[in-house]
Amino acid sequence: MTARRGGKGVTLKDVAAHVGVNASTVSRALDARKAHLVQVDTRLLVQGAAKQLGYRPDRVAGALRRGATGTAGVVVADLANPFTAPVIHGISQALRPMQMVPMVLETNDDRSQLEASIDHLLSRRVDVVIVAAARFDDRAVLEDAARHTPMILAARGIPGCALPQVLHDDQLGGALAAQHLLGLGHTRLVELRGPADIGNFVGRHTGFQRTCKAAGAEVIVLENALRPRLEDGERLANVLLDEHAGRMPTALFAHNDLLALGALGVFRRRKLQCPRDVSIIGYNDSLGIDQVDPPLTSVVYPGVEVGRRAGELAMRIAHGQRPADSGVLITSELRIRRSTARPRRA
Amino acid sequence: MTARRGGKGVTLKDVAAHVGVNASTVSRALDARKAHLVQVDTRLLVQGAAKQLGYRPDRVAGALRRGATGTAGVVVADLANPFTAPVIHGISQALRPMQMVPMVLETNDDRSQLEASIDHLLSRRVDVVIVAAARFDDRAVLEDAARHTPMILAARGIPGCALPQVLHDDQLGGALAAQHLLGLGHTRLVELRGPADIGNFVGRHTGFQRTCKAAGAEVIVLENALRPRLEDGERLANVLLDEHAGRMPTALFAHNDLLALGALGVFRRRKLQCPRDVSIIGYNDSLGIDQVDPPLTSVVYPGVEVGRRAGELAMRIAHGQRPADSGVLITSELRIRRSTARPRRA
DNA sequence: GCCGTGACTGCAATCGATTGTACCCTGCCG
DNA sequence: CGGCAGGGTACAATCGATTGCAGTCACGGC
Repeated sequence: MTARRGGKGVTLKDVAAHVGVNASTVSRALDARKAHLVQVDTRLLVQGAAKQLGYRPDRVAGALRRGATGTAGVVVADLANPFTAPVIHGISQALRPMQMVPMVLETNDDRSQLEASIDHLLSRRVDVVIVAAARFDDRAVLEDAARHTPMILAARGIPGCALPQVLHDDQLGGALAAQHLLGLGHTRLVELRGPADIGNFVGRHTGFQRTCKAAGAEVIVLENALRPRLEDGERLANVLLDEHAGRMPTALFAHNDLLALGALGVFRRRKLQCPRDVSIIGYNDSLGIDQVDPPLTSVVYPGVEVGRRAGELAMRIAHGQRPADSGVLITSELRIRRSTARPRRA
Repeated sequence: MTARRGGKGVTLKDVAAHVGVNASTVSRALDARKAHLVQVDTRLLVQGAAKQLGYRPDRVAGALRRGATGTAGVVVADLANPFTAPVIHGISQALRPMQMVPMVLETNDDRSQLEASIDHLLSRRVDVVIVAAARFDDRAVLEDAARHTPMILAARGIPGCALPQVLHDDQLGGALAAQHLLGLGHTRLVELRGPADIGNFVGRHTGFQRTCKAAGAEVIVLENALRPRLEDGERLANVLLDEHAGRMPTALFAHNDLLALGALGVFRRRKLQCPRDVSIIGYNDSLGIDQVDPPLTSVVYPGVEVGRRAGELAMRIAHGQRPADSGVLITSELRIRRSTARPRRA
């Protein structure tokens, strides 16, 4: 049956006719902030009729008139990436009490898809946009779009960007990893680095390098141009073993857990034991990462927290406040497990 | 500056005034399906002016007039669950070419949140709703809501429900697990079961039980009332060891990988080796599950595929087709790794 | 030279909710 | 008893795009 165009769709006018008042009265009677303007018994009559007829306000029409849609745009790079879901989850938590709903779009780290996504969102008049897919060279595009609709950056930052940013402190994370390894006595390290145009990886790199430099340790850096996945970890580990065999580092810091897992697998296949021959630290503290062999030491990425804070900031902005509070850095910690140990001979 | 209310917001009328034509002409000139109705040079003029002025159609207004918003509602139980993200990713893939955007809402498996979510979506006049959070007793609510807006079920089914359903064949999955274990020679098995009001778990249970029964094997069933997490696996494994010590099964089938991992950890701590003392099969083939010790045998859950098919069906429905094709079952496979082996003495 | 035809374009209604303003009516004060 | 205050409603405009209908104009055929 599904009477779509058919006849369904109870409007204000229908309710009004049923009670015998004007639509404007119904509108007021059903709006908590205006309900005091209508007589108590009329209000009850209206509310009763509304419920009885199954009236459901059309927020599209409402949005057109008042200018606010009660929706927030959320732009992420890749939903399939386990790192993404917690952020959206956090955002979602922050939106729910405000009765806002998120529109979620993916960019696949592609500029034109980013632009298309933003275009969609602005066309649909979202009240605010949360971008969690920013790359450095997207800055102009984003700042430009922000002239039309309030916009914030989450999870992935752009240094010096004018938009408010809610980020995890990647630099701290990198430093924590370095401190841990240096503290164990490692002096030759390798870093498996993510793309250099994504803030998180740059932060991790900076924090790690700075701390290692300060301690006078030797660091090999292997970089991965694309979003790092398991296979990339494998590839880089093979590169490492093939090209640096003579001076194998005793510890590895990977910019995410997938890289770490990939490397771990290659090491195992090529007869290097972790942590005996090489210590490994990952990043994100992904679900289940404590169940691998050996349980992986990893820097916690507080995705839910990042999302929640970003969502809260977005809500404040959408409701008119423009906080000078133009950025939040969320701290983190290292979860030490069994993949890291002292090097065999200091 | 962010001139929001200020003055920004180029409308059809602005473009029309700039060119010196009527708004309706602009509307037609910019609509590919109507562009032939306007003279070529006017059209070019309009298109030029639109670009120059930075006109962006207001799809809220458009939606009000034509009745279609170009949005799809997506209702999931829990974004933080690693099982969820791939489904949304798949849906998103199907929506993109149709220029539709998803509104994603979470229910936390709570009835009132499900109702609230649907209410939000219908109020915002989504063109179609994809529910991936259905529990058996939500049937009435969902069928009722479907009288207002087309709706389909994805990932989680309800037997006998009138709505189209796009599901993974959980029964097959359960059967595959059973066949594998029986084939290895196991005759005493245990099943760690998920909640009985969620279709997936019922399907897995049915498939597993039926196959085991047919082979005359003995099966202990331990059930978990809530969404199964790691801790539940641990709890159930302890129950198993404490209460069935005399007749320990030699193989375990868990309804998801988290349950399996939890059990695995407990077994290890209590000195049972996998797969020597007990074989373990998980479900979902979660990311990284092949890196644990031992790499876990698991039934693949094709989440992206499920999402994609659901999205495609939803698109067809949103565009007016009402396919008798009232259901899709997506097949799957078992990924055999090293957590399953022959029992020690047959 | 008249009228028909067809190609463009303008007019105005419409989608449904919201809201400023105008209006009515009751009750009270002077 | 006139008038004023103010509570309670109705009216109508508005948000921006879409679209059926009507009107204009040019051209061609008879």
